[in-house]
Parts: sequence; C-alpha cells; structure tokens
Amino acid sequence: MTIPTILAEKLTVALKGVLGDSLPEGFQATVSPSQDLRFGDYQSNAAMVLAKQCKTNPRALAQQLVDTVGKDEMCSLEIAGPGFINFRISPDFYASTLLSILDDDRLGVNLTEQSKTIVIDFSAPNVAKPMHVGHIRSTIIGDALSRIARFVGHNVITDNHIGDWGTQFGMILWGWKNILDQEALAANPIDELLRVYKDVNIMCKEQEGLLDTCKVELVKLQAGDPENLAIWKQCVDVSKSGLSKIYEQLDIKFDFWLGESFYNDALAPLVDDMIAKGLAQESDGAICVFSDHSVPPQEDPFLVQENGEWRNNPCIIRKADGGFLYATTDLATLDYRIKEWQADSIWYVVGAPQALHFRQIFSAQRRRGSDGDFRHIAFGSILGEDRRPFKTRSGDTVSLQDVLDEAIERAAKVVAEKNPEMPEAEQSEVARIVGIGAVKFAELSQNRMTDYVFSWDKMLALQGDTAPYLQNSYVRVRSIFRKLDGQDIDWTQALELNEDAEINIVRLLARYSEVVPMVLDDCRPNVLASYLFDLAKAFHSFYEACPVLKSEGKVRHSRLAICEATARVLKHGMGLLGIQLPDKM
RNA sequence: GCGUCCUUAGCUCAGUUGGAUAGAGCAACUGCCUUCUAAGCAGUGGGUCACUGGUUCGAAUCCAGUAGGACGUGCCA
Repeated sequence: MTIPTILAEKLTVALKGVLGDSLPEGFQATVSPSQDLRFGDYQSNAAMVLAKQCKTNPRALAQQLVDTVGKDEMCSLEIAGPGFINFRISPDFYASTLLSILDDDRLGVNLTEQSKTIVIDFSAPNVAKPMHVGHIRSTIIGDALSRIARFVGHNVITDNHIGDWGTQFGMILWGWKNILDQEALAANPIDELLRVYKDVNIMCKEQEGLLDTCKVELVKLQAGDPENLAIWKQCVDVSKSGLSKIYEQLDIKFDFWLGESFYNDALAPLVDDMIAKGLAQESDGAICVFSDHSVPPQEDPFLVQENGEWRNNPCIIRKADGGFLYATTDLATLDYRIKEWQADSIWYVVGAPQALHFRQIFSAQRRRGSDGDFRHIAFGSILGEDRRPFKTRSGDTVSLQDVLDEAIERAAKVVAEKNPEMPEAEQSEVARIVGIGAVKFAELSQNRMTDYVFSWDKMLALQGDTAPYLQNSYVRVRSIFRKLDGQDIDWTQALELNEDAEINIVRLLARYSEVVPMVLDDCRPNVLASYLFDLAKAFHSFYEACPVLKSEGKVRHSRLAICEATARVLKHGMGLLGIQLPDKM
C-alpha cells in the first residue's frame, strides 16, 4: 500500500469518528504529496472540502481530525493555512520503507486489481518510405505505455499496423516496372525503393496523366494481378527488414505486424454487412455511416456545423469507385482485435489531427455492438523553427535514422572526450545507449498533447533534464559498488536516516509506487520521466553531500542501501520508458 | 462559418486534474575537481500564467467572452 493510501484511510476513519452521520456517504479523504517541504511530506484538504457541507469551520474540523488521528511512529500531523492537514513522515518510517523496497522485485508497485487485455496500436509507418521524425512520437510513446501497462499487470498486445496497402503502391508499382535500377536494388534495396518512390512522385507532378497510369497499377494489384502482387510482396519484405533494423536499434518489439493488407478480404463483407444492418447507406455513390440522431449534435462525430446549419459529415467506408478507405480497414481491424484477441481495451497512439476519424470509427463500432474501451491516445505535432510542420530546408522530412545516427555521433564525441582510456568497443556501446536514450527521453519528457518545435540541440542535449543526466546518476552508483568489489551486503539490516539529502531521496523512492500507476491514468509517460529526473537530481545532491564509502557503520550501510535502491528504481523506471542505462560512461 | 487543441521566465517546456509564496532545463552570472565519475554540485538574477469578466474559503487549472496560433471539417492515410 502506498503512503498516501495509508494516510487517506487513517483520515477517513477519523472523519467517521468526528463527523458521524453528517459525513457524506462514501466520502474518501484524499492525500497528495505536498508541493513544498515546509508543508510536510503529504497534505490533505479534506477539512476544507467538508467544512462547507458540514457547516463547520475548516480549521476547527482539521484540529479535531488531527487530535483524533494523533501521532504515531509513521508520522506527525499539523494544521496550516486555511485548514490543510499536513503529514510529516518520520525518518524511521522512511527507513523501513527503504528496506521494503529493497525486499521487493516490484519496488513497491502493486499489480492492478483489474487486469485487462489491452491492444496497443502504435508506430504504424507506411512501407516503402522510411520512418521520419514524425513517427518518433507514436513509436516511443506507444512502446513506453506498453511496457508500463504490462508491468502493472495488464495483458498487453502490441500491434504494428503498417501501411502496406495504401495508394502509394500505385506509384511504386509503376516505378518498379519502369525506372528501377536492378543493381542498386541488389546493393541497397531500401534506398533504391525510396529513390523510386520519390522519383515517381516528382514525375507525377510533372507529367500529365502519369498519376492515372499509377492508379491503374494499384487497381490491378487490388484485383489480385499476380505480377503486381509479387512486386508488392517483395517491396513489403524489403521495407519490413529496413524497419526492423530501426526497431532493433530502438529496442522496440511488436507482438504482431498485422498491416492494412491483412484485412483486405474482410473489407467487402464488412461493408455489405453494415448496409444489410442499416448502419450504412449509399450517398452520392459512396457508402457512408451517418448520424443516428440519438446523441446531441455537438457530440455526434457524423455531423458538422456550417454557416449555422448542421450538415452530414459521414464516415465513408466505400468510395463511389468501389475502393475502400482507412476507416473501413480500421473497422475490420477493430473486429479482429475484439474477436481474435478478446481485447477489452484498444489504444491508438496516433497524432491529434486524426481525432475526428477515431471518434467516427469508435462510434460506428459501438453501433455494431462493441462496447470495448477504445481510446485515441493523441499527441501534438512536431514543428519546425517556423512553427510549421517540420521539414528540412529542401522540403524533405528528416529521417528517423538520421536523427538516431546524429544522436549516437554526438554522444560518441563526448564519450571519447571524457573517457579516452575506455576501449573503443565499449565507447561505441556507451555512445549508442546514451544517444538513443537522449532521443527517447526528450520525447517522453514532453506532455504528449503539446506541439513542440524540433531542435537537434534539444533532442540530442546531453546536459540538464536529459537521459544522460539520469544515466550518469546510475553510473555513479555503479562506480561505488565496483569499489566494493562484489562484497555481499545484507539488505535486511536496520537502517537509519539522518541527513536531509538522505531523507529527500528516500521520500522519492517511496513515491515510485504512486507514480507508475498514475502514468496510466491519462497515458502520460512524462509523469514518470519527470519523476525519474527528480530522483536523479536528488541522488546527485546526496552524492555530493553524503560520502558513502568513507562513512562508517550504520551510516555507511544505510547510504549503501540508498544507492542500491536508487539504482534499482532508476534502472526499472528507465526500463519502463524503454531506455537503457550504462554501467560506465 | 463550425469543431478540437493551444497561448506560463530571454529560449524550450513542466505544472500530480481546484490548493498555500507558479517550477525545471537551456542561456547569463558567482563559487566547488590531489577526496566514491564535474555528462556533476551549491547559489544569484529572471513572471501581469495572452486579455476581460465570472464561479468560491482558494483559479495557470473550471465557466463565458475577446485577441492570436495550430489542426480538422464527403470519397488520402
């Protein structure tokens, strides 16, 4: 049980005693960490919340509560300001909490009481184009959420819903047949495929009618033309192997790679079924899902207002030319995930601009009888210096691989500078861990909803609120234990905490169990990132203020325990974010 | 037109869902490496939380309006 839970229960019991029947039914006092240490470790505003409805003075009520709860080994209470109840946790209680963390593989974090099957859909790049910076958010946030959800006890299924059946294949097929360089393909298939795609794109803009020719190739593919299918298969395989390489570098794995093509055969029956059930209608030749008039128009995703009038804004599931759309595939995908995987909850880690699309397909899916918990976990856009969607000077997007390469290169330079005597192989391993970590942490420490301006210097920064700062705190701990030379330490011996720096860090260690579940409340990994930064900061302060190896007896043992617990929490927390920690740097 | 999201320190961003004197990082300035890794620590300066009203014990946070911005709004994904 976490500390605020224990305190809240104490307080609720006291409230029942003090207020008796005038306590509102089911009232639970809430206790939260104090923002300022002068106000103790934790605080509650219960007295102020209740004073009004119980018609008493908040400070008087607080006083009664404090008297009832009294003081014990765990904490002392005091009243402050307009009626806050502040809890001050005793150093001894923190010492015993530290022991319990060292005795627990889960570091105090409880398993969820309601384990669910959650499908998490993230990354989802298009094949034939390499991933660019725009994919970074979905990929990294999705991976972190998967790890966290899994750790708290959910049955998580990750699925990379790659775009392997889109309209871009018209251009690729035509390019493959007309401008492909076989030698280049043999040498570097991914680069050649990209060149073909880019060149055809340019040619389509210059040559009248070429786009239509490409569309013909696409239609042939969708009709099952063997030659086009074979080319398509080869393209997808090449792309997948290229993507796998980058995922490997990022240390990201998917349980499934069921791309759009996987659902191809399900689309026509799905549309027919929706027509048959009256859930979709023909309009201007297209098959659409319309408003069902059972919800207020403001909340109906199939309506939109124009010049003061509500008009239809349907979800189109079949085009007038018979082709299917993104929405159709997404509905088929929902079916599959619900039926085959028994998904209770499905999370889509996709950019905020697609909010309406997801409202529409979730709503359509509910009408089809599904009552699952579907969530669009949206995130903001990555912008350029000019606050427009991020592009390079030449108008290209920046490839994700380039970002990673640059990050590793910058890290390598610093490693070589700081640690010239380190063997080269080790140097490059550290550079990899630091560089990739920097990119991931930069992403994960942002609030996912806000747009941000892409900056090499920020994304690859190695000082301040960055992965290397956290990694360095871990390295410092490892260095201490290296000097101990593998001595066995008994982590059950009693501890004592005296210095502020010691108590500050244990206070944070105890909060790990509060923070991890909080991340999933609103799917915000930045809550964990910011906690870990605070922890590392507290450790660096502790490290400067409290010599470990030079101290003696119980103090030394207690400080070693702090180091050990900090290392474990850092490693674990960063692991939940998908970030590795080096032993040396 | 309408909808969604956004506007916080010179810059980039947090802000635990309504709590006490609004916080970090970068940049600037002052100290600290014969002592466990200085990718570090200690400290200083920096604010009309876009603006105006409202709700209440209490508002950066909730409501209304104004200004500015991004995105979306029937056959791309």
